[in-house]
Amino acid sequence: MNAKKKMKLAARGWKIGDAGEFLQLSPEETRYIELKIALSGSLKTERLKQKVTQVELAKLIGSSQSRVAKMEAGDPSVTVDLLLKALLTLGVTTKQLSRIIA
Amino acid sequence: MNAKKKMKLAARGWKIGDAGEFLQLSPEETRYIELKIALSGSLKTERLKQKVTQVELAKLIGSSQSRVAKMEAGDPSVTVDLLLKALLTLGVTTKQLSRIIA
DNA sequence: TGACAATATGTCTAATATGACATATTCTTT
DNA sequence: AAAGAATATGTCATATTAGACATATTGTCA
Repeated sequence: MNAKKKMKLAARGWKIGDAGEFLQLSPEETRYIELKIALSGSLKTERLKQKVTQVELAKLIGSSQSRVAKMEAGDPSVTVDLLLKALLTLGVTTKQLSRIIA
Repeated sequence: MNAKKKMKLAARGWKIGDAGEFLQLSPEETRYIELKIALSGSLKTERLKQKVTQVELAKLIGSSQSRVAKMEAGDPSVTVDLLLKALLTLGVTTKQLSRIIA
């Protein structure tokens, strides 16, 4: 099983602590996935907080609804870069980002 | 001028504060580039701190010396994902990452 | 200075991420 | 329960990024 599939599983409600063990992730892989999940979770939280639909957010960042859905689902095909761009577009500050990651 | 070229310039010693104005970056673009530059700078700092060569780091992360050089140079072809993976491989903690970003 | 190590730059092509679209599923409201 | 809005999932072609290689440049030290 590769890192992507692991990410996919991890994103779907596995608790990372447990999953990391079960999926035999290396420490770096685990931290990287945790980080991505934290970012995608924050994206959804922030979007809902601002009462924006996925379609609207998609337009804001020049993307599509389906991709926004994937971002929030922690889909392996989504990069941290894209998550960051979306969060920044929603007005999240770097200070907030640092709290999300920590 | 696109965001990539801007990144390239910004990475080469332009002070972002000034460059952001001069290059007409949007606030999100500016923050995103700042973030990338912070990460690549930290990568170089951390690598040197650990007395590791680019060739050695490349081997550690399964990449090549030239790509490591580009990472540290803030080359636009380098993603945040890759920078994060390299930093995590060097043992940088998420807590440290959050300080880098803040 | 010369030789060698380290780093930088430019360019390939293979792998991966992207937006887009179609369609399925879930959520809300009546 | 039905209708419509919102979100999720699967797939594709195009664009972007990846490692790799060659080569140039810079740094170090005898």
